[in-house]
Parts: sequence; structure tokens; C-alpha cells
Amino acid sequence: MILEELNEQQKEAVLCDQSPLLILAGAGSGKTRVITHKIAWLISRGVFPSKSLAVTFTNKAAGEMKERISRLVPSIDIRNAWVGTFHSISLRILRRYPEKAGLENNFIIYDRDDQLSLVKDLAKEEEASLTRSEVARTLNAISRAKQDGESLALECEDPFLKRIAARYEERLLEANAVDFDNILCFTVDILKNNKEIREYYNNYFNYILVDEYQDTNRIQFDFIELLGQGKTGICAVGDEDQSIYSWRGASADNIFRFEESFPQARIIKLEQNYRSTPLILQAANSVIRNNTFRKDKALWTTKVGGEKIRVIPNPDRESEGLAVAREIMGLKQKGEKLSEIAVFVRTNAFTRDIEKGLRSSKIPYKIIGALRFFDRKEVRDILAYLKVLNNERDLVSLGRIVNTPKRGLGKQSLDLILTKITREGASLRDLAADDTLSPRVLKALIPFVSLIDRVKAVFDEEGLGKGLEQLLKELGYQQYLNDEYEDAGERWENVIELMNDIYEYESSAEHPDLAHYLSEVTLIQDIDLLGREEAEAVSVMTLHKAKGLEYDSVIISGLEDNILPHANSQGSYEELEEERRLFYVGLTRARKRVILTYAQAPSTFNRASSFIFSGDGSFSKPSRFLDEIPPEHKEEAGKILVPAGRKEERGNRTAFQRVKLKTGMKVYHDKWGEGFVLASKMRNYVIDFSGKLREVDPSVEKIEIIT
DNA sequence: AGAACTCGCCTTTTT
DNA sequence: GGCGAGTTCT
Repeated sequence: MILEELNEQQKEAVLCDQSPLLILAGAGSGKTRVITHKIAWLISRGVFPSKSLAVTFTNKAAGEMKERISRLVPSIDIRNAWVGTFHSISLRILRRYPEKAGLENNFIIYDRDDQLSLVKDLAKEEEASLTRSEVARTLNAISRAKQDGESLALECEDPFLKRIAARYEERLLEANAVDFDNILCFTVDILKNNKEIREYYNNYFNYILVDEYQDTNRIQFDFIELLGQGKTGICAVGDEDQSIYSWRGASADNIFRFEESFPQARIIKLEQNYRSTPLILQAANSVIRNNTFRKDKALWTTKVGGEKIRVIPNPDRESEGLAVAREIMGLKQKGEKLSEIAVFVRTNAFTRDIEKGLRSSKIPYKIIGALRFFDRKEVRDILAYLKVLNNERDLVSLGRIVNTPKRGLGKQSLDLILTKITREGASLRDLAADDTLSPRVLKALIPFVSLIDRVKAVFDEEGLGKGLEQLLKELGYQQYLNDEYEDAGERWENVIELMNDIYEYESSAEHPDLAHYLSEVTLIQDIDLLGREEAEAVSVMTLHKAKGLEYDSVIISGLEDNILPHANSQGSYEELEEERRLFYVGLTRARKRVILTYAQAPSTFNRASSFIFSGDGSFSKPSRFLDEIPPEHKEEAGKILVPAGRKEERGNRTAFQRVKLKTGMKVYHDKWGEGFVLASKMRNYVIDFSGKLREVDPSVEKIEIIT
């Protein structure tokens, strides 16, 4: 039964257990199917679910994989199977031996925001003031080294960076915290340095399966190598054409390294695509063929035909959002389900433009992972309180809440408090009794410390949910939100949602405790993973988030040079090829159709979402990747005219709401025909109509932009 | 000393 | 359009 729905290669892959196995699986060739069926098959043959380890790329993928397995072997409880991301699996191991990494058992995880605050603090400690991007770059360097299995704290040419990196690790340990990288690094170190632990896990897992193998980095490879050494039951599935995470140390080279570390590995190629129409497949193939660093592959399908790829130019970003909405309305009228439509963007910021368009057409949508629930200020505030309640030596979190809500402890006081804690090892209680502090500071600090103590007692005696309720009550948090924010209602809703989540966790977890809750929350960033399915809605997400998903209809927006490929990724051949793979990933998500949109003057409108300026503000070019799709596979929306001003009836007079034209734009005027914009002059524009210069005010005269 | 206000710069992508 | 740094106000 489990083997029935598989083709020959897939079946071979599922059955192969006498040698390590590397599956090179093209897009849509059923690789997830192979993994789920393989695990289900093993379980059906009597292997305990907990003896298989499956590593996925996201928590969402892990959840889906478990669901699919349990549908294949419905009679068996697979809840304790090891299915998860590298991070969640390593964490599960690290939680068992925290002392081996110098941690106490209530350690928590610092997310990116915490990390940035920490680096900033440390720079200040070194009397250097770094800009936001310098802080980010410093953190990226530290992180990248760790992902490569190195450490700037130990080895680095730049003494400043080395010092920051070293202090960074110290401060993490002092706060009894790990960052995302350390979850893996510490676990790998424990496995490396402790023979008994390594052998225990090496023997424990009979089968190890790694999905999205092309996106593993060095430390993840080491992890797999340590657990999989000497095993035949190891299997990695990947596609170098979908490698899109090299910026975080991922390397498709791991595909070659696999054969070195696991000799006698079999290689099975999956080349039959079950997802897309041949038209989409051919288009995607001809795009990816332009990459030089790849093995040529021949994806094929038995399907026939397919709709041409629609390419839709727009005068500006706003119109692009509207065009996306219009296309979706069209699809809906054809009877397509909204849940089978996805819009992909290059960067998170662009989701806002799409959002606007969809909202104006009243199309229900969900943004996947953009403004994440746990990134909201009110949620972060409360979580910071929880982190301090868990461990008051967590200075990043303490710094966040000491004056939130405002209690008269500003920058100066905060600095003083933090210094006393770091230099003198003072506790909060010590500080509340410290008579060297000014009366003004003490007056604010004493109630704060006693609040922490009181709430902590409730947490210990009555549990997490009750503790949180007490915290909110003592803080007067709802009142604080009302006083400070216009959208207090919405913010309070989020706090309530967090409270529901914590009650939910408390009733479902085996041993509910704050540290576990906090790390769960940090690793699982998407709120929709914490319950409740969304209603029928269009999905909007970044191309990176799109990996591993599929939809009937895919719309990719922002197909402009400097966006896709991104302006920051044109420095080298490698970067450009990664951008092309990103586009390829987007295209191959589609079953039935692809729509591509771009804007001509993205920076004119909505500056908020567009930081990409092509120098002097000349307007952007369509993406070079568009040219890589053969003409017979696409259908340009052609030369269309878009009014430069939005028509408005004012009394009996028609006016055009002013819209900025840009130098160089091609326009059309009913009387003078085609022209191009030479310069702007107050409200007017100088336009060259085949040699004749005219000054035109587009809010009075009808000017259309030619695209 | 701390709050309130203004200005400029930013973001590529994520566990 | 938000966030931090810098500046002015209380």
C-alpha cells in the first residue's frame, strides 16, 4: 500500500537501506513523498517511530511531514518520532546535557533581536558606537563563523571583532542563554567530546533522513556526520538548483561531501516532475540553464500543454499591487480557490504593497512570516518579563523592561544598574537595598523589584498562566497600552493571544516550565503554527519562504533588476546565480500557471517599501531573468496605457490626481502622441513629443504612461 | 535626569 | 514608515 503510489525511482529510494543514500531530486519530483513514505514504510516494518530521525528545513515542514506519515500508518502513534529542524532536534539533545555546554537547565534562546541588542551593548562597552548596519554586520560575521564551524572569539584578525565575539559568548553564558547557532554548535561539541553520548545517539537512531540537503551548512553537516557515522540507514535529499541559503553558510558542496563521509553511497535521481505544466517546466529549465555551477538535469513530465506565463508591466509599485489584485479576482472568477493562489516577493518589505492592493479589492490574504507575532513590541515586552522571571541575569531582557511601562528609570539609571550587575555581580535585591544609588532611582527600583518577586511567587505556586495574569495586572499593562498607543485594542488582543497560548502550552506540555516555553516560542516563530487554521485566503510570502510549497497559481512580483536579482546580490557570479535559483524556486512552485509583475518607477511611490534607488532616481528595468524565459512561453501584457493621474470628478470638472512622472518615462498624449519625459518643473513636466518640447501638467491634462 | 521631539538612515533572504 | 541617535524641553 505504501509503495503503490510511487514510481520506480521513488520506490527504489524508499526501499534502499543497505547503503547510504543520496537522492538528487528535482523540483516537484516528489522528494517529500519519498521521505514520508520511507519513514512510514520503516514504521510499518516494525521500526519504532522514535528510532528514525528526519530533519526538515522549517517547523512547518516538520508538522506537515508528521501529518503525512501518520496518514500512511494511521494505527501507529508517531508523536515521539524525531521530526524537526536542525535547531529543534539539537535543542532536544542539548536540553539533556546543558551542563556539558556550561549552561544551567533553564537556559533560554536569544533571537535575532536579542542578539543585536547584545552586540550593541558590547560595542558600547568597548566604547565604540556602531550603526545599526554595523551591528548587524558584526553579528552576521560572528554567526557566519559559527555556522562554518569556526569561532571569531578564538580566531580573528581584527582585534575589535575578536574581542566583541569573545565577550558575546561570555555574556550569553552569563545570561544562561544560547543563540540559534549555539544550539547547534554546543550540541555538535557535546557529541564530538563525549564518546558515550555520541555512541548512544549513533546507536539509537536506525535511520536518518535529511530534507533540503542543499541548504545545510557546515555545522549541520558535522551534526549529521556525527550521528550517521558508519550507518547504512542515512539518506539525504537535495537539489542544487534550489540552494538559496548560501548567505547563511549553506553549501551545495555538502552534496559532494556526502559521498566522502558516507562511502558506498548510492545516488538516485528523481527527474519526473509531477507538479507543473510542461510549459512552466520548460520556462524554469531555460532560466536555470543560465547557471554555470550546476549539473545538468533533465526534468520531464507526462503532462501536456499549459497556460503561457503572463508578464505584467506596471507604471509604479502601487499599480503593481492593484494588478496583482486584479489578476487574483480574475482567477477567482475562473473558479480558482484563493488558498491555491500565492504571491511571492523578494523581500519582506514588498508584502506591504501587495497587502494594500489586496485590501483595496477586499481579497482575503495571509502574510506568511512578515510581521511575525513574536516580533510585535507588546509581545516582546511580555516575553522579556518572562525571561527575566526565568533568569534575572538575562541583561538584554532586563534592559528592555526596566523602564517599560515607564517608571522613571531612563538611560542613565539603566546604565548604572546594568554596570552594577555585570561588574559587581549584584542581584536585583542587592540593588533595591543599595544606598549608593540616588533616592530617585531607588524610588523607582524598589517597587519594580518587589513586583518581580511577587509575580515570581505566583509563577512558582500557581503556574504559568496564572503568573502571566498576575504580571499583567500588577503592571497595569492594559492601561499602559491605552495610554501609549492608538491601536491599544489590537495590541491588547495580541497579549491575550499570548496568554491563551501559554495556558494552552501549560495544559498540553508534559512538564510545563518557563524556560521550555520560552525556547519553544523562540524557535517556532510563526503564530499560525501555534494552532488555528486560516480561512480561505491568498498566501503572500518571500521567495525564501516559498521553498517546499506548491500552489495552482503563482504570482511573483517585483521582477526588476535590483530587486530580483537584488541590488545587493550582483557583486559576484555566485550571488547572481543564487538570485536565479531563487527565481527558479518561485517558478517551480506553480502547478497550473505563473504570473510575473514588475513596476517601472518603484521609487516614486511608497518609499517606505522601496529602498532601492537606481542612483539618480531613473526608473528601473525589467529583470534580466524575464529575458531568459523563451518568448513562446510568455505573453507580455504588451504596450498598455496607464493614466499618469487618477481620474477624479470634482463637481462638473474632471481632474487627474497628480502622480509623479519620472525622467525618461515613455508617455502618451491624445493629441501629441508618444513622447518621453525630459524634466520636471514644479507641477509641470517637460515632455519631448517627437522633437517638440511641451510643458504639461498631468493633473489637468490626460497623460498616460506607456509600458 | 528623563521625556518628547526631530532627523536620517535603513533591510535581502531565516532557523 | 519605523527606529535609533541626537537635540531640546521640562
